[in-house]
Amino acid sequence: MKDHLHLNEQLCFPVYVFAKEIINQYRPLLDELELTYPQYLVMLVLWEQDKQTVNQLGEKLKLDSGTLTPLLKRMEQKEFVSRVRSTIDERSVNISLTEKGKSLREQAQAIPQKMVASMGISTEDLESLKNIIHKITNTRK
Amino acid sequence: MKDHLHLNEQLCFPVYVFAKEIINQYRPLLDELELTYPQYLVMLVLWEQDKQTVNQLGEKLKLDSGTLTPLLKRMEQKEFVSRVRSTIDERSVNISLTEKGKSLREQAQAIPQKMVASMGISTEDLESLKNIIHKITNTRK
DNA sequence: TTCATATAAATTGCGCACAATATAATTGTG
DNA sequence: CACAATTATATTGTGCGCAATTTATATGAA
Repeated sequence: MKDHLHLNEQLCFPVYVFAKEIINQYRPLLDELELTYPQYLVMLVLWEQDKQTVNQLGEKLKLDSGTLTPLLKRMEQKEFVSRVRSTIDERSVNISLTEKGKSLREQAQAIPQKMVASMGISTEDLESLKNIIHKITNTRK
Repeated sequence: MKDHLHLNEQLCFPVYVFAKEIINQYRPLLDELELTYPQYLVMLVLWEQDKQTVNQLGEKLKLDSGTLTPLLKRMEQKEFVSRVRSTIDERSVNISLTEKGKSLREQAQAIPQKMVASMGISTEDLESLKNIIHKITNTRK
């Protein structure tokens, strides 16, 4: 009667390690922009649509206010975003890009290609991984 | 000329979210054993082979002493492991299972199946995901 | 209108994760 | 043997990530 309590049998461990590796691959690229990986994700979301509430960011990035509030304060200090409480609904805080935040986008252009290159994953593997994770995470909801 | 700075185009974001989801799925199961996910990984490694140095654990789990030292101290406080400096090489610290740590293995037996069940992933998807991540992370070294 | 309920952020507290540095023991080379 | 270089762990500091709680505002039903 075999059990399954072995590290290398786990699905979860490889995913956990892979996720950390990705973030570590990003680090040198993002250091140049003075961004961390989660901060970079916030920028991606804001570059697509400026001015969003903390709540909207949190839903898209799957992060709660306990993570976002201090993170966004750090981004405000670095002058990438502004945090302004909404006048319409004073419970909400609007996060908007500053000019510095908008212009950072140009510097970030090169990142996706650099990442693909530095990870050394073939385009096919990358596609199939993307597909399967997409399938799994969406089937589940 | 299209750029690639869009959240949903990224490979990395789905992997990052999926890894977090996995850990969150583990949480209620591991709470019962008074373990966090990284601590559970340490237990898996020690259940396979008792008495390992911090270094050996770190290599298997891809974690450094800055992470492991405090984590292992917490596990020591909960009396799952002992930390004893090696007499042969006094730079090393041997991490061994206590009786409580050994017996915890029985309580953990049910976890892998519960996880597979609660994640709602088909066995095939699970296998192919495991394979592709394995392929990617091993090709790369 | 009033008051319970819901919602949005912020706060607190804990545990990683990792870079950088420090400390101490060991090893290798002349 | 001496001593520089290496190795193993610990420490410090910063930044998530999340549970639990708090504070403030808004909403909805009686």
